[in-house]
Amino acid sequence: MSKKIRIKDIAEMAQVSVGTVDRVIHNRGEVAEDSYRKIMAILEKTGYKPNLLARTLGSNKTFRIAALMPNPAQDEYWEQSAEGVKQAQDEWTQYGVEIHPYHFDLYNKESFASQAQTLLETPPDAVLTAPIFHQEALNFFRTCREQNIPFVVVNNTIEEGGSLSFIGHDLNQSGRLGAELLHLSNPQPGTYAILHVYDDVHNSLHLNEKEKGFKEYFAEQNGGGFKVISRDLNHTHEPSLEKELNDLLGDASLRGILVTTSKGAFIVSRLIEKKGKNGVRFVAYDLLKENLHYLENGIIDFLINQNSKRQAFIAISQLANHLLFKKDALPTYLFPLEIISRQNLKSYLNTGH
Amino acid sequence: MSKKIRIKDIAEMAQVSVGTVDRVIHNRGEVAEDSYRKIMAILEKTGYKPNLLARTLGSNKTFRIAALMPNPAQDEYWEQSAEGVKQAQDEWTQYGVEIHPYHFDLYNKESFASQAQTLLETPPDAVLTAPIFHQEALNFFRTCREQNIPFVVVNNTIEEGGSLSFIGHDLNQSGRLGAELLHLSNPQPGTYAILHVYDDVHNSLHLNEKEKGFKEYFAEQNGGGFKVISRDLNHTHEPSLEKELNDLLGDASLRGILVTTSKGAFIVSRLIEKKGKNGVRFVAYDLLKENLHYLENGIIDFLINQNSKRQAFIAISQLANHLLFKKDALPTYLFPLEIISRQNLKSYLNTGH
DNA sequence: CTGAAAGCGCTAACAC
DNA sequence: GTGTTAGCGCTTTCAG
Repeated sequence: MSKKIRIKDIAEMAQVSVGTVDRVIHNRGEVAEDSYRKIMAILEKTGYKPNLLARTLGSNKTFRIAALMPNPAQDEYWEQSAEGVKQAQDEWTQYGVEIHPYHFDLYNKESFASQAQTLLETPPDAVLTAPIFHQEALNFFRTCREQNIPFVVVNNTIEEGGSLSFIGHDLNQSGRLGAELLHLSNPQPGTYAILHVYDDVHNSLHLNEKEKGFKEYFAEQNGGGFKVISRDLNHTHEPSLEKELNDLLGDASLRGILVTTSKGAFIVSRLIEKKGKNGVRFVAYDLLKENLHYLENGIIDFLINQNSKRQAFIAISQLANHLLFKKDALPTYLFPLEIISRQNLKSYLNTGH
Repeated sequence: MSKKIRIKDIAEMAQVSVGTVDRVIHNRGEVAEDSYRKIMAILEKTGYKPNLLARTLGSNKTFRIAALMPNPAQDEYWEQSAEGVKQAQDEWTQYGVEIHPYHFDLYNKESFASQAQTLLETPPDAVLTAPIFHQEALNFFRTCREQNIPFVVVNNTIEEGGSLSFIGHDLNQSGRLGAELLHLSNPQPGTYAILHVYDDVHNSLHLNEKEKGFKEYFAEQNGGGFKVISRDLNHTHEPSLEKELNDLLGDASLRGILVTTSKGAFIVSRLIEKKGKNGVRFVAYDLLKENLHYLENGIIDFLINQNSKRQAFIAISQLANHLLFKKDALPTYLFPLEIISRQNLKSYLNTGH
């Protein structure tokens, strides 16, 4: 195990000065082909690792990261996300990283665009965002690329990349998992439903992936006898929504329901509570207060945790590592699909850590 | 927000030198009552926070952490744990933290004691261990306390503490979770079994907790009709073991089995594979190769992941933070109880992160 | 008791 | 192209 080896050591070995070594380490050019090779070789052989403390202390820089995220006041999911940003802030300020949050209205594309605009006026060194609005995100990313501002995205991908990294879940797999949980806990042939309950504005791409996974799972079960239905519902049309759900829950062949949106989970939970829970299994997403309540009292059987808090935290950390230490982020950072039940719930909560 | 304020600033304000300020910050004494007060006041008022980077860089110390753990070659679980130690090493060597592994024989108390002994000969600055052997661990901890060596434990607690931190799981809850998974996926009244398959040597305390949780869960299910049985089996007595298991699996009222040890999981898996899987549910622990195989082919229904790798990693990190940055560790750091199924397995594997 | 000064490992500006 | 050097903020030694 090579003991702490310093730039100075490398320099001596290569018979050059620390300045030169530093130049090749940072690819700053201005180095003779000859010395370059020599130094590189030694770097390799010795397995040199820079002392990051000294590095950040020495380069007395401070970095700005802008976080363009939905208004946390509008939605608990995004509130948790904001906590992740804050947590990252605590962790990274000591290294000279500033984090500047910009909030947009979750139901208003224009607000995304305008916040993106103002954010760019004092250009940050890097950007984190949740690209909820497709077209607007695309525009934003284009400018970022033009201005050479690295960015990472959380929550959902956008095909046309350019992002340093995507942090989130394999949504297809997520849909499969939902299917499996319903199926394993209620394996008789019958009907399994996947429900998307929207607001007026929504990004369906996100949810389509889950639906595909859900259907694939059942298609793959041999034996068959599984009917899969999917419903897209707009929760602003209260009456028709309620009717549709009542019909669904009334179906005697119904075995399980997966609801992909938090609004939807609340509505379906309340309905089931009113009608009384029968054998139908119910799986939903995320550790939101209302979901926890319905998990605890048995209305919801399992939750799949998407951990928006940690997504945000990791995203910032990737950016910080990129800026400070030139560590490059993984292009896609997929989270484990966490299954939450009544019995392991506590172990996921009260985590000071 | 007070901008970064340095020792030098404090010194100027107090009309003294940085040396004096440093002395009061570290309570090193040798400071006139007068200056002391003055400096303290300024420290308070300005809310001075030291730059930890500079701190650890400046005090050019190097710390030794000893990791007294089971021999990784004996067991895949502990192999993963060792990887966690190695990972922590990569992370912390750059900060001047050395990690020295000491391996003991998983089936031999004396080897624990003797390794503990040799470890103490070059006293480390801190210690990590898995207190598998009760009495021996107690002795070891006593010496650590006497010599003022902070230590953290993973895997299982030992009542009489003194440890900086315990990193692991709530074992009672873990047993409950096992029960729940069996129950939810096979809810008819009937028999549920919890099995401990030991080697000659074992620490039953550890598993007792799980068993208690398992039983409590079913006791709390209203409706009742659940019979819970538990078996302690010694896998060195092959024939009697096989007979006992066959009897168990032959019981038509059997609904589910939870096996608490890895050896046990393998044995039961093979047996079920031979007899053919019927409706009986089977839950085991940890992402070990053989378990993964049986999960994938449907013999095992769920795994509960104890993540020994991460336990070790976190443990070292707590120690390092304690030594380097004087951050104090949480007295108990409980991990989430991760449920692994066929559909979310992949999302827990191939994690470069 | 106190101040001055030499590091810690790395960066970056500036000569040559 | 390359070497030198002055920091970064803090610790620690050593005169006085």
